[in-house]
Amino acid sequence: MSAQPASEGDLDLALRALADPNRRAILGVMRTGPRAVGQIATELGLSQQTTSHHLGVLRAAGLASRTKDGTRHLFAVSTDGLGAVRSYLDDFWPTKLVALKSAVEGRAGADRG
Amino acid sequence: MSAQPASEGDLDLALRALADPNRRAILGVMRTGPRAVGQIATELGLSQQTTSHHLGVLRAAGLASRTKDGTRHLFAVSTDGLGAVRSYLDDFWPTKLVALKSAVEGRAGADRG
DNA sequence: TGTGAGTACAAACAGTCGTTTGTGCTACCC
DNA sequence: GGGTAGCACAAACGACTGTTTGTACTCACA
Repeated sequence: MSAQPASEGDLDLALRALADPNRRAILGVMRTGPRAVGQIATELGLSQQTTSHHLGVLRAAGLASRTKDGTRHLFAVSTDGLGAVRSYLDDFWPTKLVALKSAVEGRAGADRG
Repeated sequence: MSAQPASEGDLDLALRALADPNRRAILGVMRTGPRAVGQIATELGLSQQTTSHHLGVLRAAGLASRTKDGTRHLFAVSTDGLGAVRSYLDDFWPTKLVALKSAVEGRAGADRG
């Protein structure tokens, strides 16, 4: 088992991590497969330190996972953090909102549209 | 047909808007129905100006819509901006990633979904 | 064991963002 | 029409954060 990702802290970490364009670009690079830090840095034109920092943020947010391969650290996309965001968004979707509305009104909600 | 919400600008606005806890709290309040600015401010313990500012950010990001009712401005959740985020996340979700993950681990993962 | 590649850690700087304070504007009420 | 409630706009302040620069650490290799 894994989940219970809907905690406020995890959601906050994931959303703040996704708010940065460079971090999204890094996720885009890792999307096609695991990449080393230097590889990502070169591909995006970022410095090694900046890339490492962003990868640390992504990892802390559960959006990336690290795998050491010799001296290279391979990073890949992790859906752990994405799950928190996704379930959060789902709660705002119209279908859910209709059900929620009914629940809030508490009644059989036939009186109002 | 309306969409094409996946533009980088829209996605960036939506994610940066969602990155703030107070703005998410505002969305949480509006989730049960449209609310006035003062109502939201009182309910969350924020100042009127701060609340108005955050609502402006949410509106610019397509996450909230405004409806004037007399002197009161009613804000409600809008799924326009949420769609951009959702479709962005979906690109990381598909079974591709699961297969990719298996590839990363180096073995043919036979786990289920 | 010595060398080099690859990466993380730490401090300083600069830009951005959220909050506060002050004010002007619009719509309702008497 | 005068008074008031409700909200947005604008500037200043403080805090957070992304980037840079410098450095220490680990692992592969000869």
